Amino acid sequence: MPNPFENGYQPKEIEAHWQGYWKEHQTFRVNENSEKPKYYCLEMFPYPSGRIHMGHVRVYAIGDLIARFKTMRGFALLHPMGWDAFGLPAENAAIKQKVPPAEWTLKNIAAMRAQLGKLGLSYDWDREVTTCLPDYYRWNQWLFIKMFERGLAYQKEGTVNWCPSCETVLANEQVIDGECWRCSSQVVQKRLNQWFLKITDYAEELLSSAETLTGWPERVLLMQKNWIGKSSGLEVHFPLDDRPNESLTIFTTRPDTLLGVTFLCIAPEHPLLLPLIAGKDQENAVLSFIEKIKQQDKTVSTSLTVEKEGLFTGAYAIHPLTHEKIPIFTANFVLMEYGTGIIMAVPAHDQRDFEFATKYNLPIRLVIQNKAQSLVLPLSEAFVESDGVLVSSNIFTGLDPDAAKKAICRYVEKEGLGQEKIYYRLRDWGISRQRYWGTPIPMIYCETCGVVPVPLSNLPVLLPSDIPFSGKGVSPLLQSPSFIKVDCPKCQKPARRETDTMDTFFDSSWYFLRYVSPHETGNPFDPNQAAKWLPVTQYIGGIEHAILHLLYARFFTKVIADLGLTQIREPFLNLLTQGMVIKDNAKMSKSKGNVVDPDHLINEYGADTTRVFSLFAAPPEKDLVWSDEGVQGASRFLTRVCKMVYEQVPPACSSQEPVRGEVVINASSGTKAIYRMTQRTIKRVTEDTEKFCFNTAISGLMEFYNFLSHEIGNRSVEEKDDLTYQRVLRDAMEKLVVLISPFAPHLGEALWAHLGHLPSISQISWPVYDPAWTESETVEVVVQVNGKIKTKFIEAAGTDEEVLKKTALSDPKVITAIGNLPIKKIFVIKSQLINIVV
RNA sequence: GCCGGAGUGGCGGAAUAGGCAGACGCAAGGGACUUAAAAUCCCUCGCGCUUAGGCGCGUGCCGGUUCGAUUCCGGCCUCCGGCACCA
Repeated sequence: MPNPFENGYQPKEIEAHWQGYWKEHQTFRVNENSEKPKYYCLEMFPYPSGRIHMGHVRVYAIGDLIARFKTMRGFALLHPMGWDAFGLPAENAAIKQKVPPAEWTLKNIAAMRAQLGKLGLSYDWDREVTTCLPDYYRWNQWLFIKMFERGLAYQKEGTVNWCPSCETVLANEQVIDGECWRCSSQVVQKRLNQWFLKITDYAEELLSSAETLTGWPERVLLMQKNWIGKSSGLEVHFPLDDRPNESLTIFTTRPDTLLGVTFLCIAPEHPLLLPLIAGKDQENAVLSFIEKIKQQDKTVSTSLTVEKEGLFTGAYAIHPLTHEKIPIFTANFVLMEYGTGIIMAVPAHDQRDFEFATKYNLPIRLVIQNKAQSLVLPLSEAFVESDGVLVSSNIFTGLDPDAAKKAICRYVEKEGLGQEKIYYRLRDWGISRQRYWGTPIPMIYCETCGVVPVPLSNLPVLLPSDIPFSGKGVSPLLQSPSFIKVDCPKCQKPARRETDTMDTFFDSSWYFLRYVSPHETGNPFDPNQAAKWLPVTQYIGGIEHAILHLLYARFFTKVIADLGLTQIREPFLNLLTQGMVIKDNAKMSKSKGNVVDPDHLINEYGADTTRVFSLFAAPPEKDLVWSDEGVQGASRFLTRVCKMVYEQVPPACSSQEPVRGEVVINASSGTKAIYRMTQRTIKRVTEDTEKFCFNTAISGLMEFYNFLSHEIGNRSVEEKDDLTYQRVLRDAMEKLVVLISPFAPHLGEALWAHLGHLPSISQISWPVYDPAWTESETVEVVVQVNGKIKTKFIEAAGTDEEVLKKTALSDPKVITAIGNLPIKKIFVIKSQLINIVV
């Protein structure tokens, strides 16, 4: 075992030694038979890009601290690691470097596993999960077929987001400001036949059960809530004027404005538009308008800044309440994908309708008057608020809008003119990708039998390796005849395989379940083990997954529960979203050229220093500003602790009795102070770490070190001979080492061994403090006159209020400040402050 | 536009059931040790004035509640994030 301070603090040697020890002794292997309460600590698994970056260091340092802390606090830990190993970069590498994606990926995994090893992370590597291996992705296929059987996976032709650079489809969640989330290319719209997962079936539950996620950051829940976008309203049928048996159905969230309708608008791509214009004078004009809108880029045409335009269709509808003739328009601002694709336009009370009506000179009818009764036509903008009173609204006149909503809904439903309805903004999740390096979608197209799933017993559908990677043209799997050709499982006639692969977010939507039994062969996971470990107690990852991964994982968890494999309906009990690593005012990234290489840091300062710095520099959920000097500060701290424990630790005492309050009760005040400080530090570090305030926990450790170092420095030789002092000081140092160990685990082990204990420090119990000794013996009392500080004095803790008052009033500075003004009142805050009001 | 979050020294950040603003660290300045440098150790460190005892100001801005406000309330400003023609 290396001597931790023979030649100064030598992190390299210490760390290599203890990493070897942990590996050899399987220190972090999950104990399946433990009676302790379970704790599942999970960090989002990385994409194996080849090298770890500071963002990885940060998230894994946080996760590892929590795992080690919770282990010492008496929990049985599941703390696994794996690889989100499918994805486009592997394919790009194949095109550029002519390396097969599998080879490239597995090489990267090996390199990154070694890097994580050098950080000393406490994973059970026996549970490693790699999504690109058949023993994992076969269960993607299995889950897909189960979803297909339940109608949760279905095919539809539709307009999809297409990234021309990645040459693949993107989910709505993967389009950021009209750009590809991965490569920032402009996304275009394309019509394709695609596989979708029916996440919308779970919209309501995703919304309502989010309320139970009290361990999640509020803002993540809010983002998901907005993304799901529930709105309740009313559908109303408007019969056509020339075909009274047919009608157009609109959706509105403002039924109170139903009497203010002056026209209807239908989306240009709506299938009902063509029969509407057939044979009308306007037919040709409308057709060319439809063509024009089709040509437009969707992300541009749906932007708010585009001017509203539209056209009269020549057709009229009949208002179901007033029986007036209402002209029907088609307009670019009406979305086909939301609601019924047809809206009722109320220009007086909707800004978009107002702009349209103003532009085309359409009538505006005021049906809600504001509180001040000050609205008069013509309006300068729509009155959209919901406080006021209904006017010109037939039998509903005089009601306030809220009451009117209810009354009109009731009336419409009773008369059979429509029904109340809820719509969601959330769309189904398109998972087809025209790429190679992903899970093959296990479907077969047969001319006789149609779309047939691969029988479960034939899984996995393996990715073929006879693919030329040109980087051009069609889906790579189309170029593998051996893959495409298959016999129909039903009729045995020649058929053709689906050549699209799955979105890699499919892989990561359930990997946390695979960890509970990663070698299971009969099921995606062992339901008994899942029942034992799930839900994940603490999940840690970046805020960038607030919607994408976290929503998909919640959806999968509900589907898997409905398949009867688990009882849980939410996967992650507590969520910590850590901030980014920033340097020179920008997120660290290769493209910005501001990266700090973790390998270099570990070589230069050691893993412990790197970890302590990243935990100390900022609270976990905030961005961390990189500072080279800050790393040196962390290094200095660990060096000092190492030096002190190595050089100053008193010899072990023969007494077996642990150091408790009774031991120090008659000791010198200095010895008592050390004991008090030890108790106080245990309390502080425990509480701060529980609250995930790692930066202040480390501050507490630093203060403890500073205190001990001064104590030792100020002690005379005779005092150092005192046996109680030695016992208490040794106990303090032992506690310091134990408390520091989850933050700087290698140093913890080294010093623990130096103190004469057997490894591993990671397996010992977290210290408990004595509450009677966490408070200081004396307190400093602040004296204010009229809220301004005049003086301070030291008093024994718990001194009587009257005594405090007397002491304060007899202070010369206070007497001067009061002068001969009469005292009105004296506020005394126990053991803290006295405020004399004159 | 709508919905969130945040504004504290030169910097990262502490402190809020209302009670000493700036813990801890970094940087900076001074000193000790050293032939010298690095490392290490000690001291100073919000701003302004000062007769060296103090005095005034200070947590984005303006107001309010209070003996007392970084903390609570009202109104603004700025920055960051999410959504965005969702009817």
